[in-house]
Amino acid sequence: MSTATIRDVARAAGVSVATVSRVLNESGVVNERTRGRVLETMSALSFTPSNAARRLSLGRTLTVSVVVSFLTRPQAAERLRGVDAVLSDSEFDLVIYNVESPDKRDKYLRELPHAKRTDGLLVISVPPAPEHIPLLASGAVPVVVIDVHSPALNVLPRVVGDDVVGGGLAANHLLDLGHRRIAFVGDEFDNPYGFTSGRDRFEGFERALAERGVPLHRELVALGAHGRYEARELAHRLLTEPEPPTAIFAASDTQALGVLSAAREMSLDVPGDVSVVGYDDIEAADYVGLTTVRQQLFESGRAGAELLLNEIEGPSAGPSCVELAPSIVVRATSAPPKGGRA
Amino acid sequence: MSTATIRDVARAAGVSVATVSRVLNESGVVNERTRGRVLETMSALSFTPSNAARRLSLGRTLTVSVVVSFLTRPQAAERLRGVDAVLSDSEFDLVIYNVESPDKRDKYLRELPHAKRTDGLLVISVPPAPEHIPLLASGAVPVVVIDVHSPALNVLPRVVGDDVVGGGLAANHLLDLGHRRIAFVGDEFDNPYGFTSGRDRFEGFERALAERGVPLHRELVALGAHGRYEARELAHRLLTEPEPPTAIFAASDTQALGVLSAAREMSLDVPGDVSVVGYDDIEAADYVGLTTVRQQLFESGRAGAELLLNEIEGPSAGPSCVELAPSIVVRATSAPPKGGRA
DNA sequence: CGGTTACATGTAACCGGTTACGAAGGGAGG
DNA sequence: CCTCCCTTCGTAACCGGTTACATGTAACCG
Repeated sequence: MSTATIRDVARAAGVSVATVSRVLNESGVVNERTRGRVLETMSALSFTPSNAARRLSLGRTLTVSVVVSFLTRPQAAERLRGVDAVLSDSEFDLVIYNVESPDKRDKYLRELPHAKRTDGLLVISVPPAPEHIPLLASGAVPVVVIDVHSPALNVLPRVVGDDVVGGGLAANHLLDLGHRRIAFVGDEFDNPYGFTSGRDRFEGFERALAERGVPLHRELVALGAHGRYEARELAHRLLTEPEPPTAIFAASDTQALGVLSAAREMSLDVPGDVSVVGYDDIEAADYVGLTTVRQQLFESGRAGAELLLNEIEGPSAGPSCVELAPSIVVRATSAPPKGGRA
Repeated sequence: MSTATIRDVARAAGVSVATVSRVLNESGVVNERTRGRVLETMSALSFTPSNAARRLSLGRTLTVSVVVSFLTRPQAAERLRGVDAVLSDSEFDLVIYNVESPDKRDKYLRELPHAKRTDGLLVISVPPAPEHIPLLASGAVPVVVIDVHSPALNVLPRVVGDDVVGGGLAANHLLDLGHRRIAFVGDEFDNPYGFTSGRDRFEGFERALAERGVPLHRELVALGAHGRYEARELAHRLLTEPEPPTAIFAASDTQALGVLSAAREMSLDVPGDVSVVGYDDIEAADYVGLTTVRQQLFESGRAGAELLLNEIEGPSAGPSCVELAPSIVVRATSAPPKGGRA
């Protein structure tokens, strides 16, 4: 039956529960013959140990919780896969908490960081509100953050991509091609989640322009809500300016795809009339031949999970930080501007 | 401290553990004043109940396990979101088991369906091998399957999309446009996982052609491994035939995107020279304006999770089956063939 | 041959909740 | 004033594992 307990097995095999437990966990020494008999009995009774009991007596939950935002965004799924790759070979179960509203975020970040709830917490692309920081940093439970940029969390092990560098990569690529009028399409810098990647990418972008002595006109910076359709509107506005840009850098591939739509609608040739560079290198970027900045998504999940397992094994000396370098992937949406090198 | 137990709270509040438990679960009646005192004490001690203990004494795991294949495929992520939408408002935690190899599939399908492991099992797009069927159907644990077509599993509640109908939808759309030479690009019918959707879509496609008296030439059926690049090769072959098709139906959007690449490489106009229809309606389909057959992905996850919760509450009379109807989404990759209506 | 050692196994307490059952206290009715 | 009942609460057993410690046995020693 499904209700066989360790005591049933012990009785049927003529041994004690301790012995059964020992063969279960391969801990301690058990006589070869005894072990065989116990194993037989276990399968005869189709015995399955109760995780709940195991966890209770072990005092560990054997569980890693992942708080992740927007599960369906390709970035999130890919990071999760990296996490799974590590965890599936461990003794830990992977429990998912998908955040699609600030309410959910608050609930999870408040309830999860307790030793009795989980052995480790992985926070992916969810910037905690200030009120969550003390609990997360309290050490009640090992916490690793992925893709969260917040100085207040620098006490935690984390893995981040350098968005500033990435923004610079995009800018330099376009500058190298000879562009001098380059526009930026991105998220509003202030948003309910506190995402900072948009701002950081802009910062790297802006800084690279400045270093090369290229002015960034205010009217070429278009910010709006995240989304393809919003980006399309913004791009439309940019491209109908009296002196339109020769290139547009979008803070995400999703937005870059919106920019492409706008260009298509206006019968502008890409990259002939306008070059477009995105950020993330999601799957669709490859489909449409979008030049973009690649993040190491799978690797970020993998690294985060490994940091967390280390942390669970034994708190490390100091907080480690894995920085994953972005790289530019040149495809078909970027080329020198029509006028040639300025 | 993080180690406060229900007994600590009881002592500090001057009540018994039973009372504390009662206010925790809002079960039984507790005097208003007492409840207040207990609540205060709990927060003073920053008490968090131990899930493990709770689960053990309840005899339930408060956990739903999801076995899903290829987490990163957009279809899977979207379905998962539907599942999460239901589960996040329930008392159940969502534990994920990602299957990317037959080994993993076997491991999970063997170990998970035990009452002591989980309260419910959701199998998404993972066709079980024959050896798993008895255990899944044994009723040891409530099981619901999503997107799995196997007559042997018809004893289980399930939610499926009708791939045969969907294939017919695609065929009729192209036939209505006037196409008479229509090719098919799909997965090998035999595959290590036992996926059947490719075959079913082909069947519906073939049947619709037959009903309209349109012949399906063997040389217009191209099968290969799943993937965009493989599909591109297949399409390339089809389009270089002496008498190329005027339209291609791909068994998935991923493959349709490969077909589009091939057409682009060959400088063929879509839909001028060749129409393309996909299946799934993933996000990228919208980006590139792909005509495709839409499945109700989110809804399938939602429905599956609800079936499962019902099943957990109390085994239902008979196995229920939710069929989600596919629909055709006409975008920019399909049009009448050049020669006009045949 | 008594004693030490190593190995194999058993006993029972413990993890932290839930809950059946029973008891105490207070008010109402006779 | 005594019963009876209802509300509120406490006691203790139980869920099913793990493990510290005790016990038993056989081999080996001088």
